[in-house]
Amino acid sequence: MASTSDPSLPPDTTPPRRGRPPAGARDAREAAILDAALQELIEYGYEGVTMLGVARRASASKQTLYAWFGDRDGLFAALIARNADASATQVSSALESAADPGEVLRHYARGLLTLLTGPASVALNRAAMTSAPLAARLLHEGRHRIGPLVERYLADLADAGVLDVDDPEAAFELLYGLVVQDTQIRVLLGEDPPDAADVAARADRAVARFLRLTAANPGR
Amino acid sequence: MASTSDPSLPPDTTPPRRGRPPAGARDAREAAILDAALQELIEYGYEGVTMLGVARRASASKQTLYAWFGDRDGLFAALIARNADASATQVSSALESAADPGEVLRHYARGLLTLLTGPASVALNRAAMTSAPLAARLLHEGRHRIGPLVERYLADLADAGVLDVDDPEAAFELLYGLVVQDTQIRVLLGEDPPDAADVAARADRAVARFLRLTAANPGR
DNA sequence: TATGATTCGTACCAGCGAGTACGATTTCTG
DNA sequence: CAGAAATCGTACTCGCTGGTACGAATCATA
Repeated sequence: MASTSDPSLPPDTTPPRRGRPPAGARDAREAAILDAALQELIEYGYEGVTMLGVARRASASKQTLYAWFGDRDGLFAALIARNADASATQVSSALESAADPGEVLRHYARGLLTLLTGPASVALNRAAMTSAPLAARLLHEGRHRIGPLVERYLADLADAGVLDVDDPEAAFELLYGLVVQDTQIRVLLGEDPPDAADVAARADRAVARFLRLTAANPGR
Repeated sequence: MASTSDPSLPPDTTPPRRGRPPAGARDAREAAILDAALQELIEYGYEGVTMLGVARRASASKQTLYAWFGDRDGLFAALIARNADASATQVSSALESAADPGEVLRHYARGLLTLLTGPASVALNRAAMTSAPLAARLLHEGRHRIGPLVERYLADLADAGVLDVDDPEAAFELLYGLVVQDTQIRVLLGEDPPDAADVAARADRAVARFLRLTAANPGR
């Protein structure tokens, strides 16, 4: 997540990079710029992010930003796309474990809470709140892509007779509500995010409740 | 909630009000300015609200805005305070009914969902996401003032033996999660708010689940 | 080695909005 | 009725940011 040089290191005396860069460095350079943009976003918020600020933090030039990302919105779009990819792969891997469903769900719930209260997600969601196109992107590449993954998992559990769930989408929303409660909105509004222990406790409690509400228990 | 003149009326030919206003009009005038500010906020978002725009919509002068509210932040602070007051009184009245607890909770839950997905709350929450001082105010005058009201109600139900609740705050958060789920965040990100029937259905289902998880049922 | 491609840094322009100043107008108060 | 008070509308300053232009520097390539 860090993107700038460690301040404890001796001050960077290298003169600014100039001229055509070595071949093959484009991807790393682009990632560095997105890192810089995310960091600026975390520190200053959507409206506080300036193209000049991002360029400076990445030791790039404004013109490169415009050449690569088109304009300011393009930069944020790229940022959202990258983070959505990371989130989706994380959730997928969490759900692909073959462990006991309760364990899988607890793992997923902890990951969800950690993700949603993490600085990147918080900054991006805050930004999206003030920009309709960004919000659409975030919803499209985030929730609307990750939700179905979980819904399919829950539907599979229902097919296997573990859960008594007829509407996977509703079940996903129930699980979400039990896990997240008002934590996300409070963190978005500036409260401190829960620590790891808190996250684990909340997640485990939520999953227990979820199972209590949806478990197929014919023998009771 | 409306604040400007009905566009179906004949065009307003009255010349702009000038000079010292009649005595005692201050309160209504201030409310009109806050209405205008809220409307601008709903239409254009936090960064899109300009002092000139608010002044024009309220047929006031920028200087009056500055004289009464100090600066831009002061205007928003006043807006938050007024809306928080309205919300608090609404919740209080909902909880003070002497009806069956389930009925009271359903009523409260419907009101909560309607409130949180309404244009005023959505606009204010979005604004708060991009301004830490605003967020602190919203949290302080909103959630941190309304939450305890509900918690006390739940604690009373526990004392009366209706609910099996040892931590009223946790119980409030559970109820909140069951009711709101991901509805608020989705509306904040631009999805259409649920209609009245949807709100009622979600609220009722949530309360049923809440009671199932917390009802004191010694005879089962 | 010579030419072209790519990038950095700086300078520049245009637009916008917060906040201020001021004259004109109306109402209040003595 | 006369002066004070409050308000409106307009005009102005000032700083900031998105976006563009251009020379200088460096690397790739033939």
